Amino acid sequence: MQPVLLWFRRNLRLADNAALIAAAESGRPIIPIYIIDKQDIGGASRWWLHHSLVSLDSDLRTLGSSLVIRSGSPDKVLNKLSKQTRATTLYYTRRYEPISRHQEVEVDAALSGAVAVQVFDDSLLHHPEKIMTRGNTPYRVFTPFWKSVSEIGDPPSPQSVPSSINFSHNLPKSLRLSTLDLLPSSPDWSGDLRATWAPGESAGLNRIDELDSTLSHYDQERDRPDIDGTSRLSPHLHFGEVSVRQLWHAIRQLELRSVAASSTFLRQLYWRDFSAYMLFHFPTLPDKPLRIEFEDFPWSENASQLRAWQKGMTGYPVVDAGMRQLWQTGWMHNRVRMVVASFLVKDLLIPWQTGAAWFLDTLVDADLANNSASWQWIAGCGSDAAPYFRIFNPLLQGKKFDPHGHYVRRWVPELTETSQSDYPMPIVDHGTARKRALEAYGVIRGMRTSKLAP
DNA sequence: TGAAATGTTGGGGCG
DNA sequence: ACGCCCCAACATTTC
Repeated sequence: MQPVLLWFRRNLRLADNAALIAAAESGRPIIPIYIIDKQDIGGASRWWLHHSLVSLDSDLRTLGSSLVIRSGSPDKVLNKLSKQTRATTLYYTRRYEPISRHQEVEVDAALSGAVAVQVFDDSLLHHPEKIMTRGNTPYRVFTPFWKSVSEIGDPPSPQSVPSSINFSHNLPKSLRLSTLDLLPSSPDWSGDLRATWAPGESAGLNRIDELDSTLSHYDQERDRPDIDGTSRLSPHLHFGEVSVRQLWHAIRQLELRSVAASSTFLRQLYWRDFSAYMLFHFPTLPDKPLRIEFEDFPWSENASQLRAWQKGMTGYPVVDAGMRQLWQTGWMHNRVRMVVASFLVKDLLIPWQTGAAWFLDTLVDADLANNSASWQWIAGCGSDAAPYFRIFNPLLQGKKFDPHGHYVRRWVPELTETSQSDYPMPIVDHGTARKRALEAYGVIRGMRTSKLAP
């Protein structure tokens, strides 16, 4: 019997996987594939991806199969594989980034005619094209977007791994994972990542199981970087090791048991959908400010200050703690992400795109949509952004959200020493930096002849 | 999901 | 007792 191709993309899981379910229902032998192309993903994400692929491969092996890994552009790879295996059908899950959408057009074109292509929407609560205003334009503001999607009703219940899957026993040869060079070598900087994270589906599902204890204190603790009070699900969600529907329904169960803060947490899931939605409808989101007057913002690039920010040597403890946590563990607490981003964009007047690029390179949960939307939010240039004049005071933020200084001292150990001679003086004075930022904003304020980019 | 600047109020010290 | 000032505490406005 002729096989079918199951192309894993950012849905590196077996449970609640629409493409896998459909392929299994076809009854034909399945060939599971992952394609690595020259996509520009950051170092920390590459580390995670490696281990996520190891995990998926191992889960497939318990079912008597394994992952076929190829490298190259997906249209060429899939075309070749389909001829080689005489596959009848390709199953895959849609992605929503501009480059991915372009790839999908190429894949569909390369295979059309010879192979049936079955595409699934499987990584968001709602497909971006389905949510539009009355005027049939995309929403630009979260709250009306949220209101609109809330009226649609519950997302479908998650499905378990199909009880019977007919995997192909005649798999084409796979590249060895190690040849993809996803892991850092010389030097291997991934020690702290290994100590912090467990990539893969089963570890992600465990985190969902632990949500109960997280959410019962979430309202009080989610803004406290000194407390492990967040779900830490972001990388698992990003790589699709867990599905957003599994998470949504897990939260719903907690809501029914009136676990406090489940609605607060659920709202965050809709922010994720909204970011993907914005990127879908505004593909320039990663590069261009949505408020076009920010094209004329008088940024002040400064290589040595940028380096100080990246390395956690600004002289502001909370900023430096966050940047070092990021560098060492591939993750930063969300409250601190806002503080360090505000510091880069407002205290240093360095363009938000520069900060976004650093985050994409260093975060294990680096996500083009969330990252771009969030940087535009903090920079004040997004369509539903914090006003520019909201400038975080890094000292006050530390006092409020790290009251005992535990977080700061964990990541900036020099501060525990009595002399503190190794710790740098502040590279800018926040008071004067704040005034300078407001003056810079004054240059573009009032330039809004047309408020938003088309 | 900010914080500084400015305004208002009211208690207490003191002549 | 009274008016005046000071200033902390809180509220509002502004960036």
